[in-house]
Amino acid sequence: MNYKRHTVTAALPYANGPLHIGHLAGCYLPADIYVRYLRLKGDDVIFICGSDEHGVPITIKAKKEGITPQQVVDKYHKLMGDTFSDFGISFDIYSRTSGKVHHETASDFFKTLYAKQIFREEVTEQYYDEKAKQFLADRYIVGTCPKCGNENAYGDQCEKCGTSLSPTELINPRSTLSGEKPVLKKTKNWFLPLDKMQPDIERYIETHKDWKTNVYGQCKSWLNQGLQARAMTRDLDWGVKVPVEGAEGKVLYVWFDAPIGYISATKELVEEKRKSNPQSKTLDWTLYWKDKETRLVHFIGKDNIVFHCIIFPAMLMAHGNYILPDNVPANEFLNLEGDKISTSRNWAVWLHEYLIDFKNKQDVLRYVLCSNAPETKDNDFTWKDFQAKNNNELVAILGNFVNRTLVLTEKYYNGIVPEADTLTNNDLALLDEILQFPKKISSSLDAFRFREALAELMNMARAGNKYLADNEPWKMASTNDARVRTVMNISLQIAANLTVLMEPFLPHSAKKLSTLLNLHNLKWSDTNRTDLLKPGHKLGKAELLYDKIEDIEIEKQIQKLIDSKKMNDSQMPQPAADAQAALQQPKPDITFDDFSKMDIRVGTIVEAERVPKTDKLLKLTIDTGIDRRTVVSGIAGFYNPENIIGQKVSLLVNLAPRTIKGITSQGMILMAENSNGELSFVSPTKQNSNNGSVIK
RNA sequence: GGCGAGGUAGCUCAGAUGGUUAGAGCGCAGGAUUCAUAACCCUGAGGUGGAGAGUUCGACCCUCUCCCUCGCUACCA
Repeated sequence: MNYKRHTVTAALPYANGPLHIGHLAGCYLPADIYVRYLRLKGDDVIFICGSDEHGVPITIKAKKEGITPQQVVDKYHKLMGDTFSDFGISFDIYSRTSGKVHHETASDFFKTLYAKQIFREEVTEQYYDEKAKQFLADRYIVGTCPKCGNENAYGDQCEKCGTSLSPTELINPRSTLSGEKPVLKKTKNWFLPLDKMQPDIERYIETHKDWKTNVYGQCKSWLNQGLQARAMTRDLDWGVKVPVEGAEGKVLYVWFDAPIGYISATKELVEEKRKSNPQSKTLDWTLYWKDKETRLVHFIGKDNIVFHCIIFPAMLMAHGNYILPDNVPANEFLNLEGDKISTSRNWAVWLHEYLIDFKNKQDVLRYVLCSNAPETKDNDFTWKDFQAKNNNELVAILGNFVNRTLVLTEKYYNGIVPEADTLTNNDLALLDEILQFPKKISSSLDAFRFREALAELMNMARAGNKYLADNEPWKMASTNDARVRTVMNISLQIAANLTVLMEPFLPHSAKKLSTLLNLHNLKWSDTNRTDLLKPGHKLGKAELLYDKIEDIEIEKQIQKLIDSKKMNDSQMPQPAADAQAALQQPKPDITFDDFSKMDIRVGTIVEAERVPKTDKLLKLTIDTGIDRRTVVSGIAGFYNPENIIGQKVSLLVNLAPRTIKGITSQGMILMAENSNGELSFVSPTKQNSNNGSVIK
């Protein structure tokens, strides 16, 4: 199908933290490359993004920091917008979901579905905090986990045992807002009946078998499991107000409102264009969302597949008149030095920090992240690889080719493009080869194969290097001017074509190269010729496109990560964590007799192994001084069995035995838990306590 | 446990519908060269294609079993 225009979106980043390399590699960089390529071809394209600013985690962060949700999102909206712009992510608009246009758009969208009676209304009982006068999101309720007895389980999940919970399952629930016991109160919510819509969604997915296997496969997986109706409203005061009667104190579910953010941002963009350009007066946003000749493409990370491939299309179908996503090229995840990127563990390369350490090297990161992008499977980013790709590819191949061409031209012809003499068969063959690259790169980009496209770009620079090496103009400088002029002319034409082809991937470098060549405003279609630089054209002064990165700079980055790791191991309490802990109320008083019923002893771990087919359990053999006994403990997420042999622990020895996974556990190891649910052994600080020593 | 995606050279990864000697870049070894940021260019070594079985004239690609990694989901303290 031939489309007249493209609406390209990049996932709205959630405004509760800064951006890291995973964001860029997974979503924003491929999207930007694709859009720049389309623009160079002269296609009508809009590139949409913005901050996702609603939802419970932002309200929690605000509470922890003692500021308003609006202050949280203002801070990160600014930071993320600046970061994108620094890295040359060329959004036509970077909007935000707390904006007025978005609230109206999302609200209208909901009203339309409501009027069409799409929603299923359900009254359920939810916890309500009478003191704070509001319904409590699952995350705002803590209580005792019915499964493991953890007294600080959240309403949606017990972080200790990992069980998914609903708030009503908690024993002794408490509100984290006031510490009060919440009461159950009836509340009405509106559900999108995905179960009923499943056949339509299936038909839609079936017409897109061309999607990437990871995307299509994930969709099939969801469909096979059967879709469930999802509540599209929440009892919360931060978000888009639900615009129907009887919905006071409710907002739209963040995943309902976020994708609508693409539409609101489009409206804003079109409005801007109309104001600034008289020719755009009649431009209408619906062109980009409701015209069958518009191609809608969503760039996202794999965590968003279900929302963009199933829920959002379902919303659009239910609304009617909208076009549906034609492709959703989701990437997998990027790891960092072999470990998962983690914000809470500070295991990340933060983009705003990168630009401080590697000033003006945004293209280097773009290059490395694209050439190693997680297109088909999770990939690993390492600093050594980053250095190697910079030094051996950008510097040695691309930068070097451009530099030697310019330096030679400067030396022989004072920086003026020489006229080619008779072309040899080899020259013609090379020119033919050069003209193949734009086609190869196009077809790779059309298929969202960005790594392949970038590799071809580098191959073109290689071909240039080889051409120079084969023809050795420096050997004939004084003997065969006609030949030297020809070789230099051809080399310069290659550089000129590179300027265009590299622009989507390396926009900053492309701009610099344009200046060096004194050649501007080229289009993709200009790459079908090899006479872009006319004889007599004056070039700019030769300058290096890229600098080598020394070992010491890389070691500094690696050290930074090692420090993060140390920090995590020592489990420094975070201020925010303390604030959270302070909210937990003390338990009711007990007597000394109650306490003395517990027999807590010092013990030593003498054997440890993982319990098969579980994520969290270790089977431990403990020397208690009295005996040796087996204890099953849920600490595998925090300790490796081989590292804890000989560890002194505190053990509740007279806890009634319990069989877990077929193993009889005799006792319970006491652990200190921080607010992130991370566990640490509690043991005597002096070595003078033998096994069996009583803890009292 | 169920589902999805993967497991290909030392490293990071490509390989349309099954068809002759399985590819690239980096790294490594040798050579050539000096215009260029000791860069470029050439040559070479390196793979029982996770393991095993099956279908086929023929399988990295299809089927089955098992092992490992990642994700979703379930269960578990």
